[in-house]
Amino acid sequence: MTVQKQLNMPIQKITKQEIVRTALSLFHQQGYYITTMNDLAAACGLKKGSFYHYFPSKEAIAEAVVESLREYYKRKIFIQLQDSTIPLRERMYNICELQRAALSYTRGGCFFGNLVLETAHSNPPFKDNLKAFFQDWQQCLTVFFAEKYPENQAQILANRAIMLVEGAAMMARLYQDDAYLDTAFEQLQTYC
Amino acid sequence: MTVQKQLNMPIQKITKQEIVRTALSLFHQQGYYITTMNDLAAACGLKKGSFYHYFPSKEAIAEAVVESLREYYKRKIFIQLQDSTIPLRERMYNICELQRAALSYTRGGCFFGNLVLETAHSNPPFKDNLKAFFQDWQQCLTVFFAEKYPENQAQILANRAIMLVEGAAMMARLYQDDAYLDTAFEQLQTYC
Amino acid sequence: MTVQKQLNMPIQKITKQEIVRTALSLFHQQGYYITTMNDLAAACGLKKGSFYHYFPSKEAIAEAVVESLREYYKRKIFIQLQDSTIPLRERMYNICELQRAALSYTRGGCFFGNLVLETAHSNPPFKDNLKAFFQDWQQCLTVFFAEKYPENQAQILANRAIMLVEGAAMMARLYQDDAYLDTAFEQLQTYC
Amino acid sequence: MTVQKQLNMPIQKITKQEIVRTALSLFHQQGYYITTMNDLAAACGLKKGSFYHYFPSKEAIAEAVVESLREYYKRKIFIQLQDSTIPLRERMYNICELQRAALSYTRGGCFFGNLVLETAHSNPPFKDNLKAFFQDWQQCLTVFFAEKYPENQAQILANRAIMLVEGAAMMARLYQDDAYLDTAFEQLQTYC
DNA sequence: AATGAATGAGAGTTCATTCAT
DNA sequence: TATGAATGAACTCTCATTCAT
Repeated sequence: MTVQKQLNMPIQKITKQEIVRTALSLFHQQGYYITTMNDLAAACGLKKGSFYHYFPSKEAIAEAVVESLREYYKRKIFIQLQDSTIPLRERMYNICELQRAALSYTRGGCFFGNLVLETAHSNPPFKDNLKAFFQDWQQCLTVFFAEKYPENQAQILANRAIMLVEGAAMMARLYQDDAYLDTAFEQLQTYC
Repeated sequence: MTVQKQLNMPIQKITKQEIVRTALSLFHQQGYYITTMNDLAAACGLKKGSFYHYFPSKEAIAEAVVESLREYYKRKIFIQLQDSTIPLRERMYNICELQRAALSYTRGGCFFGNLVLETAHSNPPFKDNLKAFFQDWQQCLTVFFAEKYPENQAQILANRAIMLVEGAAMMARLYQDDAYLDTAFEQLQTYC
Repeated sequence: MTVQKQLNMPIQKITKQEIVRTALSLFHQQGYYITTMNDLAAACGLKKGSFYHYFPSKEAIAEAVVESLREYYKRKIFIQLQDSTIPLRERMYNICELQRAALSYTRGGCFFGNLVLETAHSNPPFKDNLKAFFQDWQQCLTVFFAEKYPENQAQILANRAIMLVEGAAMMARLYQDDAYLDTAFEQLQTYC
Repeated sequence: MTVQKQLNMPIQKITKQEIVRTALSLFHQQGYYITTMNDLAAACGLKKGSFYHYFPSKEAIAEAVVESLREYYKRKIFIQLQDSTIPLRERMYNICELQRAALSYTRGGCFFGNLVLETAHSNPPFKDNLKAFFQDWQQCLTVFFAEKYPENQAQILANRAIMLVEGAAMMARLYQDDAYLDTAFEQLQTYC
């Protein structure tokens, strides 16, 4: 302990990264509005007042969460759609597996879709990133389908896939039954 | 004196029906949580306190709204799917037209879908009616598709159609662009 | 019906007397503040608005109730204490029996005592009648005890009796156990 | 700097203890229902919203008040009844003096008795503590009287004493006259 | 006489946010 | 950095009362 103090180790209890992860989990499961700053702080082992040292507002933390998850999808998931070393069908299968897990009703369905419908009435600063997420998704799918279909057809399929999955996540959440997701992803795989 | 009465009449009491209609409009456009009892009352030309003369709680008015709209869809829209005097494709076309108007982003997308995602974390008294709406929809579509496809295939198509439309309504709302709905409904018509 | 109309029969659904009786029952069991005008009206088979045709305010109905019950006690109960055709002990016994029934915790304890403590902070129009009730009681008991004790002693005993009974009604209500009343009334009977 | 600190100190945070004391005073004088959260907050120099920083609900603050006062009576007042180094009569006299001051109508009579009658219709979380207070009182008095009387007689006297005092506090409050308390406590002292 | 409609004032409670320490 | 304290605005809901019909 003396040593620690001498080295002036910040004893950083928690990082922004960790907060973002925790907040994502809460927003995902409970929803954005229902989750209070107190909930967020407590889940991070902080008091409400301390939380504002990391993020200046609820919107700001949501912004960070959205951006972080968007980046994650872009770099870790959607990118796999373009890995041409893997056969089309297999790529699609992998993606579907990953998304099925992420969209399960136990997790809270689709974080982005939920947020879209929760905040559609307003114009939060994270709205652009929300849109961008779906664009990322759409573009990656389009490129993917373009390997097999003509461009305009690929685009249509991409959009259709997204709508189907979002609708499925909604139904899964309503009925607390992931079978809707299964159906949707099965259908997706017939596209390639 | 008859004239006088006519002139004095404008005491124009508001009816529960009218309140339900007004509340539907507000909930649809703004969302359930964001809409306050004050908003509802004001939109009905009432003061907050007066509103409780008609409905004992926010949940109660939402319940009435959900039930009312569900009944409307059941009796006026979904039922058309079973009118065998009209050709399949035409029936589907009519339904799509009706729903396209109802789900337009300017109206607020899909009232039921929005409510599903807004209240998924809780267990409001109208949840059963929410589920029931989607079951109505699914059943009517299944019966409809069963005219052309085997039963199990009809069911799959019905589910797929619902997910597609819900996803489309979400995208339309996010991008404020009803083209997503168009795409979805076009696709639907290829099913028959 | 035509005849009725001709005779202009008021078809008096309910009388002030009956309302007072009903209100007494509600105030007694639930308390004054907790009982709403709506409760009172409903218990009388009226709507809130109609209730104001009989009594202009909550305080007014409470006033009528207090006055009515005070009169009742004075004329029907306390007066018996002075009926010199009956032996002292027997008179006291009779009174105790009557009061025991009236103060039972199932009825709500002592209506007057409850109201005293509920409204002590304010100065409702029925306060004088509240005081007067206890004075009635005290005076009748004094006269009664004066048959056996000197005047000053009789007064002390009267006061003591009242306090004892009021304390007993309170305890009976708290513990939902009328044994406290039994003890008090037993003690009272040793006074004569 | 020490001085500076002293000078800067007057941010004088209020403590839960102080709030409990303030709330006791308000509840005692005005009654539980009539006292609003706003009243309580203002009396503590706080805004309504700030009050919830200390206590999560009105019932919770009442609970704390009841518990605190119960403890006070138990440890500081009733316990004196068992101090056998002091003669019986003197002990009783001391207690009576203490209670007389606490139950004065200017203070609001008996806090516990008032609360009993105000909340008899409901089942607040502090009800058990309310009962417990009277049990404490009854037990201490029983042990006290048992020094002079047989057990069963001691118990009867204890109960009688409590009822008498509660009734006296009620009368004192109604008539705004502490003479009722005097009479009651005088009588108590004849018991030993 | 009866009522449905309306209201204003205010209750308890929640919560994002600010800030001195 | 961490926090407890404080706040203001808003929320849902209650209720005694008024009044036109």
